[in-house]
Amino acid sequence: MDDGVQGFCPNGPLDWSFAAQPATSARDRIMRAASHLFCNHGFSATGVDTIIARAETAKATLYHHFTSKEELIAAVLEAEGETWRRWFFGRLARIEGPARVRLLVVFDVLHDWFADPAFYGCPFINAVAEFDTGNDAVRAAAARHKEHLLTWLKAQAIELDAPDAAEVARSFAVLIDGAIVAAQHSRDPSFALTARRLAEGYLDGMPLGRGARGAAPRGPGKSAV
Amino acid sequence: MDDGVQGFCPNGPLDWSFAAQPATSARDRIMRAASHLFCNHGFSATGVDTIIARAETAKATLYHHFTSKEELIAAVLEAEGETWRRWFFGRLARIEGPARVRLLVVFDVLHDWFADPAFYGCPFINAVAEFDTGNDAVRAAAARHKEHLLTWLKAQAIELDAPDAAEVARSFAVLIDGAIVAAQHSRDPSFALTARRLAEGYLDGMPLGRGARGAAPRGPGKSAV
DNA sequence: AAAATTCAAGACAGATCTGTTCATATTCTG
DNA sequence: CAGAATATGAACAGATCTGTCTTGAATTTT
Repeated sequence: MDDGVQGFCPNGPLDWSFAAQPATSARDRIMRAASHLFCNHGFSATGVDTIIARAETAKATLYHHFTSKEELIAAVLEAEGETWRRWFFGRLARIEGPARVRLLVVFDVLHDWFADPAFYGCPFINAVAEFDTGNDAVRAAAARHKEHLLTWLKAQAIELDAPDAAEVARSFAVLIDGAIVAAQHSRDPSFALTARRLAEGYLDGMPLGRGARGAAPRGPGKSAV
Repeated sequence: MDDGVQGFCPNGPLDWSFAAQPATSARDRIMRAASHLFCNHGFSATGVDTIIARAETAKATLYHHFTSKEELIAAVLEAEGETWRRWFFGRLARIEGPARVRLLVVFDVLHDWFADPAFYGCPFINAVAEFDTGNDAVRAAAARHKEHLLTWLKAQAIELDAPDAAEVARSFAVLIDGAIVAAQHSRDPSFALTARRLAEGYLDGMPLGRGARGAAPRGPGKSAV
């Protein structure tokens, strides 16, 4: 039932989880252990005793650093989000092509994420799914994370000269969320490529400001049907 | 903290949850109560005491009908899936247009689902997100549910004369999952329409067997970039 | 009417949960 | 070296968890 530490590669291309960070203080060991257990076995299902056992520390130390399990959950989500975004946007920042290329490479980066054996889905999607009604802190953390994503997507859409950058960002958010969930359920990373093809078709069919791309402009409305 | 019974409309268009079924036996009351609580507050976070309190029954009765909480979870997921599919495919069966229309109406039906104040996301997505690693029964139930969906989508794609019906079904699955998650997080039903526009663009760009639709055929590969 | 099944209410066991306390040990700082 | 902050182990409290059991009442079937 218990599982060892795997997939640890400092500064490597797969460091998308906070749990893979190098250990230093007791606080960090607790954070890494909690991160791993929360993300792999659920938040409610993971007790603090299990966390301190994995972190090889004492309960008093945990409650010295965090006033409650709820606060620990919030800290873990924050750290997971920050680590993931650093990894994700770091990968994308290396792409030098135009905005269209960067927007499509998103799904190649997602593919690498999905292909990691340690992939467990998006911590924020999982947390909102678990707590759902009545945990506004978790919902707010997820909203902040998604806002980061939407801001980046919107910036690319503006660079694309898209007529409605916000709608482009929303569309890509749907594709990203859908790919994450489909890959998580099926353990099949290729859903990232399916989402990429959808994105290509979407961008091809979009009338751009300068009419740069070849496809004939099509209105987004429900024209035919 | 506790919430009453809302959204009950027998045989109405919004009966997508098993929890909205009419009460009869004690077993049904338990199922409805468990359904509501599991879906709104999480599976691990809901104790059997809370369930029997809401069902106005006794613990002995619960354990007379279900050998364990795990079995109750499985039964709830099965019932939720069946009720939802009956509702969903029932709505779609009324559409008499061609397959393209039915495929796009999917997102209008989803919109109605998302717009229900009682909407809590997809129980299977939420369950897999909560248990994630190590609960194969839940994963299998989710896989069966998704298989129903994929089978229907594939049948529509074949009727469309799509070159790769399975890939069309996968694409729509990504769009559906993405819309569900985005709507669940934002509480904004219009993500269904965003997904619908993505689907329209996808279908428009797809080369069909008989070349029925007007758009110039574009290969799905990574042509330009 | 009698018998059998179902149900309600609650006590109970044993485990596990979050969180506290306290004495001690370690480590960092001045 | 002295003092301050931090880490640790272990026991403890109180609540809650799943699951069992008993007793008696209601309901249905024979």
